[in-house]
Amino acid sequence: MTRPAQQSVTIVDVAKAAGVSKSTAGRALTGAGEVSARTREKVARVAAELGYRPNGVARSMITGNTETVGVVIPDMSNRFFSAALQSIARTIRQHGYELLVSSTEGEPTLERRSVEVLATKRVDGLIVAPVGGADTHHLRQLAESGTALVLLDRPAPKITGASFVSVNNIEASRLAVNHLIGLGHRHIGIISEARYDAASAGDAVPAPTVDRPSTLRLAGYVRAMADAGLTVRPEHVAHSAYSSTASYAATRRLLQTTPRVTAIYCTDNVLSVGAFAALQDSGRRCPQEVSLIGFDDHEWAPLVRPRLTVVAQPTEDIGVTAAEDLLAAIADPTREPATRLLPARLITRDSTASPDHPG
Amino acid sequence: MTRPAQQSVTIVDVAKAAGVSKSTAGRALTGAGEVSARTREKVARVAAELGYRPNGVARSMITGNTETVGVVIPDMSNRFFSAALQSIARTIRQHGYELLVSSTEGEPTLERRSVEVLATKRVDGLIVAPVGGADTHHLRQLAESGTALVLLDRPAPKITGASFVSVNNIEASRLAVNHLIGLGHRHIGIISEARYDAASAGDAVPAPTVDRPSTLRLAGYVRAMADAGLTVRPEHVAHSAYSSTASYAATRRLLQTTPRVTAIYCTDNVLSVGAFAALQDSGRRCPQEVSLIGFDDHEWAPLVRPRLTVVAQPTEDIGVTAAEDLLAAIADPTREPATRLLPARLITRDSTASPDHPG
DNA sequence: CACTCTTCCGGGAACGTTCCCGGAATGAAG
DNA sequence: CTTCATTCCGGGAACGTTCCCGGAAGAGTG
Repeated sequence: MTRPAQQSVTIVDVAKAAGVSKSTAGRALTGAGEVSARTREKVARVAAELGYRPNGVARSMITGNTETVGVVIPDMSNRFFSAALQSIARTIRQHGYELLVSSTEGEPTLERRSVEVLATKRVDGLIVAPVGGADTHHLRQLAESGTALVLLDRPAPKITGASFVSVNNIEASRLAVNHLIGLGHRHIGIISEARYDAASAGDAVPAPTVDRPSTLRLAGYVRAMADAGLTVRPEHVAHSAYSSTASYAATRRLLQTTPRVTAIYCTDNVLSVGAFAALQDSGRRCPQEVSLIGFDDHEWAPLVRPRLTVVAQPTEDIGVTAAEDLLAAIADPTREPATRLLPARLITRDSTASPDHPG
Repeated sequence: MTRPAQQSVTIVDVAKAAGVSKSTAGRALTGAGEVSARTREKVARVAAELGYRPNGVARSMITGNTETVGVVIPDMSNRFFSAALQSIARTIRQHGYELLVSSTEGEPTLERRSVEVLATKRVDGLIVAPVGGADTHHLRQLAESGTALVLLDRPAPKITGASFVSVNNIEASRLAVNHLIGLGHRHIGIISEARYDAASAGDAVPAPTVDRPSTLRLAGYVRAMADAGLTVRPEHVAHSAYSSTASYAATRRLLQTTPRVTAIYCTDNVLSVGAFAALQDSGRRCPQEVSLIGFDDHEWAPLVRPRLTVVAQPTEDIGVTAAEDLLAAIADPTREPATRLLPARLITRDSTASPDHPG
């Protein structure tokens, strides 16, 4: 069974069948312009009979916009990004836009390609969560070409024309660390994707708009510790690659090599999985011996024992804010780009307690 | 600071600057056709200098295809769909396609709108996970219009021109139930989004291509019970709306009203969250008193205690298969639509055990 | 009846690209 | 020197829609 010839019916077919010109048919169908009620409904009827569907490509050709927004993210199976994507989709749909999404799997090469391709597809605006690469030429070029651009989660250096939406990572870390300090912890470990450079860590904390989330979260930890008069020991920051298995190994290592650590702050949602499992397997009781605080709220956080305390990003808000900012930039190209740092919130459960807690 | 005039540079600008005709410039840039090496590189250099970016809309206008596939799903923050989406994206990207995705939030109205909009945007093919609505007119019309169409996860009745990719839900349930029966369970409850119609449940199991996953999973449960000579009691099937809180309530109710149930089969990933929490809060020990088997593997399944036994869909495979089938249908419109039912697999952990298990 | 104003409609350009086709220039072969 | 094939290039149509503009028909006013 073969499909019928897909000779699609155009507006001139409709016009011909309705006995009018294509201009009149166009006016009748779009609703704009002056058409008599009679011909309008006649054209509408004929169009329905023929199964006419307007060609959006041709429309975009002449109107100059595609009613489409591009989104470029590293991984859409990641909980944070998929949730953000969902709220972006909902927001822009309410304004009549569609979503062209591209996943870069963390590859700078793929990111360049994606941005390039979406730009040639003439999206009206672009939301990008750039992978931490030094080369941001493609983004700068895009912004300069006049395409509306919003950076999500991760800033990119030297991009002037773009807004930036993210959680306030410094404050998020402060929230987590102060919570632990308030419980009486002094030796607080951290699982981080960023590397700790002891030399430059003291006061030379990088400006918050040019660094990756992991770096900022580590910096926030360092600051909060310093503000409380606690010294940050290099052996307390455990570096981990971006996977739960790497995080598992890093956490096990931290627990073994630095047994005086009574609390661990895990700075990412995928790392939290490995960290929790590692603490479970270590034989150290949580929270009596070691407290754990994770990053981002998970559906499983209240399911595990002990229930996991976390510092959570306002994921929905981040998506909505990014989408709204982009829509505003599309509507008004002269609009000044904005930087929106949204507050994190602490969700206290059972995995954090005082270090001398009896049980 | 206002953006520069976004007068984008076209191919005639490039041609003019290079001193050639737009035809020659076009040949030089696309690589097709005969151009001397000299002019080819001259055009390329001028294009790079001017920052020329081809207009994909205009290209689609004349080539007739957009190198874009649409995906319509109920919810992209749902783990199953986001994982499928990720593998779809990867597969089609390797063939030079982009992804236009639309989330319907389970609303039939939004689904109609999405399919309609993506069709006017002239996607080359469409992957749809239809919400269980009786009205599939928009899909049938699409398939008849010649657009390549693949149905994902949920079939739609009377759609002839579309392939269908899904897990084999009947077999998945059989896997789960047989596992429990093999452990010695006789009174097995089920948490299902589908309603149990005792009258028609006996042998009149609906054909596997016209029903929703929840219905099929319930049917598989019924069959497996019958095959083992066990009677299915209406009070053993607990209906739940599609949310973890509803599932929590349904599970609590099931445990209270039907205490002789020694095992529970939960037929969906979001329902599994509520079911696990409910069993935890019920005071009944798992697996000693009550076994639980969930649907789909979660990152938290090995994290909770007891570790959750599940029957898992091959989510990646489902996405890849759907994408590959769609690409094949795009490449060859005369291709026969196929039905691919992929096998589920059982992942045995600690939440299932013999009912008389000592502990 | 002449004139103006309103309402409605058709013709044609335009968007930026690809594709077809004919022609000019160049080289080789007679 | 002529002929022919080959290589390269330019002109123009086409895709399907929207938009601008001018004209025809009808209604109202003097």
